[in-house]
Amino acid sequence: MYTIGEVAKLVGVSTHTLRYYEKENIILPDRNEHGERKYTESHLQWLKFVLKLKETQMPITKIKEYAYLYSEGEHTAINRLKLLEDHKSSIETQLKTLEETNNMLEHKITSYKEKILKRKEN
Amino acid sequence: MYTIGEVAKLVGVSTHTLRYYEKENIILPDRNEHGERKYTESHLQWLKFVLKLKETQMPITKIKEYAYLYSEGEHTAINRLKLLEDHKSSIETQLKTLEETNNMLEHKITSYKEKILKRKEN
DNA sequence: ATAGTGGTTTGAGTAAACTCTAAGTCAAAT
DNA sequence: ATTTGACTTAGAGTTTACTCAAACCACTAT
Repeated sequence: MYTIGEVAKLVGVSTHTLRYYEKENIILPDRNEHGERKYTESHLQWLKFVLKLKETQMPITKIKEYAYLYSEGEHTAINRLKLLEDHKSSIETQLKTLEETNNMLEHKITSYKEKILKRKEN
Repeated sequence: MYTIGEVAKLVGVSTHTLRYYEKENIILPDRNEHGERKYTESHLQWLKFVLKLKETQMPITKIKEYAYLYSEGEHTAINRLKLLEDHKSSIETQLKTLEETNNMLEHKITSYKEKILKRKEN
């Protein structure tokens, strides 16, 4: 069981963000006798998954949608599958763009280096 | 020479966005006798480059910085090189995250499919 | 000649995702 | 006993990157 501060440190987000995610029904930790948030190992796993989705540009609204479907139980599995498949295809698009741009930068960088070298030769 | 509307269509952004980029000194087209913006082929190339940077998560402030350096001439080449190298390394980080997440989704998706299949067998 | 289309400006408004503030509770340490 | 530090809440404020509104101008088509 982790406090909000521990979780924040562990995953690298602020406590503000964790409370915000809770307000948005993305992650709903338990509470102790003082009303303080308590995150279990499985909350932590879920949070890490959420952060991966976020890092790969899934908007919070979509993440909320997925969280909602999950909370609704087994019969939403098809919807969740669809959502993940859509995101996977978005990731593949992003991979293409990044690879293209990476190549472009590779070229630009080499030509910049040549230009600077030639300038130094004078 | 392209009008703002033509450029917008060609690259897939709104005219609003193009005017916004101009206000931010990212792309400064010519003007005709009526004060209307005229984009040359090289403005278009620059814009496409800018959009690639944006699609690969470079923030507008960094893009502005690059545009500013470019406008300052040859002696800023080293700074531009540095900026592009930094961005390239950001792209490589993104590629890693995307690939990892893609694999994770691959697994999740197959297990969802199995789960749904098994349910249908009943 | 008037309606439509596409351009202009300044400045305000919006959406997303936090991020911070104020005012408070609680438990441990000095 | 009081300070410190970590937690609580509701609600306001911020940043980024647009996006829209209002009021205007110029050309074309009916």
